Amino acid sequence: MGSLELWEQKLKDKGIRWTKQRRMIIRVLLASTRPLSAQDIFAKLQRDYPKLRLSTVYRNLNSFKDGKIVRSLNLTGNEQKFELIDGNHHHHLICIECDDIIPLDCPLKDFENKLKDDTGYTILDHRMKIYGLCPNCKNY
Amino acid sequence: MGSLELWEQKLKDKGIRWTKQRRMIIRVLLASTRPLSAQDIFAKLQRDYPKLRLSTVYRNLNSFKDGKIVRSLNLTGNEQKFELIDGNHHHHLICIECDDIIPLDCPLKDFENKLKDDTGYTILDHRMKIYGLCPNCKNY
DNA sequence: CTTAATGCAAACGGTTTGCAGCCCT
DNA sequence: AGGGCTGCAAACCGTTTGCATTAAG
Repeated sequence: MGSLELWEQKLKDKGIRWTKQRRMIIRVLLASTRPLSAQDIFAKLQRDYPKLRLSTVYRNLNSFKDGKIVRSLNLTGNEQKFELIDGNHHHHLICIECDDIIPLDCPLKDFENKLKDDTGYTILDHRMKIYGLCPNCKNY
Repeated sequence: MGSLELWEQKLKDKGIRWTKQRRMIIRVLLASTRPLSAQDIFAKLQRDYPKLRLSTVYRNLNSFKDGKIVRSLNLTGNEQKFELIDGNHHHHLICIECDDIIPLDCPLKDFENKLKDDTGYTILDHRMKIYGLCPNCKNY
């Protein structure tokens, strides 16, 4: 069973219908090594399917978010970027010149435990972004 | 020398003029224990100075950002929040129910050093946000 | 067949911009 | 006095919404 079918099942399990548009969006996210904006996804699909609307992309990404199928991130600028939730918790290292993005393992488990004790908060989630210059961009 | 004068000097040192509007904005930021949106700042000032425009607030916050006087954060929703840069590097713990915000010490120095070695990146900055439920909100 | 999802157009909210006049330095 | 800063209005851009139609289950 290919991984597209895996995601189809995940959606169906949550009662989210498996439409052509949703299949296309998942396919684009699967094919990408980095988080994508709604506009990125729309741009990639528009040529093959001109009737697709940006609002459909947004609506679906939001359904996916509600169903914990994707997660949204504010990496650069004001726009949200989306990535599939594959169970592998990680963060991002972003080159501020070329926008390259490297996924990073999470170093925060111990910190979160300590935080829970110190503050009395129930810790639910966190986001971390590291900004820098990649080896290419720093040499010029 | 009160701390408002301190910020006045910082701005003047960078060639940013010390106008009435800027003084008001800095004052509001100084008085707040948590990051504020442009709209928050605007709302607090509008009553005393009805001629103030939201665009002026934005323009100034952006000048301040360029001059490394303030930093902007995406803590909740789509809007940016701003805080003065007082040299004390920290992060935020945010209650997703009541929007309470607690500043946190940064646990990432060692991680950044390791990252530099592992990836070849020059590390410039980072952002971390922890989401949870504060002691009040979790009991209901 | 029923109801959720889509296409389409229009609105929305945060943020930016162009321009004439104002006021820091 | 000169050039940056402001008030004001309008544009901009990412995102959401209302509604009639289409398609998934």
